[in-house]
Amino acid sequence: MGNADLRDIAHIEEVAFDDVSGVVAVDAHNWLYRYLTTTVKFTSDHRYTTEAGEEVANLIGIAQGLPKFIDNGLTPVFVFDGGVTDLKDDEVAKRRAAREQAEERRKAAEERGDSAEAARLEARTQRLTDTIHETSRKLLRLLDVPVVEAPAEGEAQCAYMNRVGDADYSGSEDYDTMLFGGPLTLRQLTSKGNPELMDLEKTLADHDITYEQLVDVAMLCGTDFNDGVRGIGPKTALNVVKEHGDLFSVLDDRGAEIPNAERVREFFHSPPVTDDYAFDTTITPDVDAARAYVVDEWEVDPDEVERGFERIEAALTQTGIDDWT
DNA sequence: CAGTAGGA
DNA sequence: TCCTACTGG
Repeated sequence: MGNADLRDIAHIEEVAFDDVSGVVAVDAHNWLYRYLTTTVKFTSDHRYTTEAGEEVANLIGIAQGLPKFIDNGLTPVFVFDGGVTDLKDDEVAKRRAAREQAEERRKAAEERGDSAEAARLEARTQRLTDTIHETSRKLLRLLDVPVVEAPAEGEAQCAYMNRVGDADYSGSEDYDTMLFGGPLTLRQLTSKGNPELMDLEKTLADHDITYEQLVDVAMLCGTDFNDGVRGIGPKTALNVVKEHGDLFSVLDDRGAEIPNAERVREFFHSPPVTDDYAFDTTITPDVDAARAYVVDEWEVDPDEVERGFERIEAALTQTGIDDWT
């Protein structure tokens, strides 16, 4: 499950914020999920939910996370997922099962009075509800941050926008943007410290393989859309793909099989994406309206978001964030 | 997802 | 080198 194996293969280097600028097509799901699972953390109090139990950690995440982009001269464009692919059914089922198991353990911990353990497991039960998506879009709109709706996978759309030059980078912690052909991916945009830059061309050059071969290597290790071949990790996958040329020759050679291999491969090569988007990179946020929305309408503790709003206001309202495109 | 520990 | 399992974020 997952394709963390790619870290061993990907060309990733730490960069300074000074070295990057321009438009980042942010995988909204990935970005929000990170705030949902880390912001909630070890707190068991009600800071991140309303009286009615509605999740608002996403609003806090946006208020706290946006300054990281704009303070560093990056214009975020949030790309939301469209429908899920049926190729991903297995993965979705696995995640649901994991979530349900975590929820059961959480309940058990709560019943035995272990609130620390219960709070810790809470993060694993998080998922992005419709409300979270709606309120995130609304807040982003008030802050004049561009939003793009992907027809399918958000990461595929990010990669596409990066490829055609409408974005200078994809922004995601996952490796899928590179498998979808995204040239440059910025990582660690949510956490402290320097971001990481993942470079498709350099990755290919490092191993002397083609983009198509990279996808084949990933598929042998396992991706979100297919289980890998047992006994094959990143090293072996790289070796055998180079030896045999491509995925199907490797599978033939080993008498192995990957269900839907053609479809999965084709999905990476040319996923559903859209040209139907337009955005202005000059951001002029209505911070007062955003503040009212978050604090008044959603009863978020002002202390959680005020600093973020102030930073956004300071950075943008006088001049706007003019990038030089 | 990242890191790691233990086993094949 | 891989796999599984688990923790921490």
